[in-house]
Amino acid sequence: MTIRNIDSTLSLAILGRISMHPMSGYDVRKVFLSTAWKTFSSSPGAIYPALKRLETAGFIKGTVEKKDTLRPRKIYLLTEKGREALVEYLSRPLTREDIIWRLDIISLRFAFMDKLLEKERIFSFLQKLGTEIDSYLRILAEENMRLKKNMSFCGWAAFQLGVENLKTYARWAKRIQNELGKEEGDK
Amino acid sequence: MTIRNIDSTLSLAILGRISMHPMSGYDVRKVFLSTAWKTFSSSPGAIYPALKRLETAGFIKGTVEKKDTLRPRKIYLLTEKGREALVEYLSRPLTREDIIWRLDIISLRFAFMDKLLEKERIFSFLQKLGTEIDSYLRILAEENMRLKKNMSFCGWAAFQLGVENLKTYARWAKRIQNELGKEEGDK
DNA sequence: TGCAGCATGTAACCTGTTACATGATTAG
DNA sequence: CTAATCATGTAACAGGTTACATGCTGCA
Repeated sequence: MTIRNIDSTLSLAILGRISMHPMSGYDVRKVFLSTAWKTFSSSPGAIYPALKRLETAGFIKGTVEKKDTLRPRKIYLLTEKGREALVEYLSRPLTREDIIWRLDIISLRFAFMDKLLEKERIFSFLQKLGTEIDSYLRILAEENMRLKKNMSFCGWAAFQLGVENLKTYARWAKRIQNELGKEEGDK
Repeated sequence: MTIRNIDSTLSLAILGRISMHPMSGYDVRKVFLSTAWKTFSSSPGAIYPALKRLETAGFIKGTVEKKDTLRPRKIYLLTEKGREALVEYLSRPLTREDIIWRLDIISLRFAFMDKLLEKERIFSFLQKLGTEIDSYLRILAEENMRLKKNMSFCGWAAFQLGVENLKTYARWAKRIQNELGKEEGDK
């Protein structure tokens, strides 16, 4: 059983939003246009083709409202196959490559975990995030020492920003792990 | 006098690296493959076409070493036009859009400012970065209050990460402004 | 009546990914 | 001699951007 892949960050964001609540392409656009999800493209030329691909892959299913009108509103629902694909994607173990090339996707992945992964998995995701960042930071520290003298001030400062950024992610991971632990008592 | 634009993040990174030191396509690849600049694509299918576009635009000029061999080494130099284009690009006033959609480009822009912009401009870039982030953070805080109750735990946490990230940038900007001020005395 | 917002879509173009291709030089 | 590294490139494909296109609905 080969599940075709989620083919882009945008597709992941759309699929995730639909997993939270069924919605139309226009609804997705509104979210990406007017909320903190602004980072994603709200252009119809990106969203409608992405929805079509997700439907072709069998991850979502559109049902038409107002069939009579010329431009009916199509509401998309997550299918079982789509749920499986999302779970599989979110469960993938974090790698150093994720830290280097896809750091921005991490918070996106995390945002959808609530109803799709068990608490244990969410916890270990955060754990792995922390350790991966720490090990990469060690490599960067070595590189920093080697290059320090040849670097220009601005080059050095930009490097520092990258480091601070990673540290912020690591701090966040630890904090959220804590809060997740606390929640245990609530139930 | 219309200067054709730097057409992608990768082109900016390449042009910037060449502005620091003349180099061949292979040299660029090595930097993007093995240093903290790993975030950028080191694939030949991305770099060589980008170099060609930069040369066509007149921003860089390739001179061939070892003409006799079949695969000569081509060293690229920044042209005057290229320097102007870079200066123009780096001088562009930061906007909220830069904060929302191009946050990652900020450190890249900054890394090349040393030899291309006067200290005054570098300083005001950092200043603007701080104020833009602060004003966007206020909007996010409002949104946070409005949505807090309907949000899932993971959704809320992901949102928090975004906020922490922006705060890191703002802190960095203030710190570097300080250090830039201190440097004044050195000269 | 006219304008803003609802709602979906297509087409040209551009950049980056993946995979392939070529051949020289150097170290073991 | 052979493997790794130097060194440059192309071609098919995929996804996003920009701009265009269509027509409905509700409100002032």
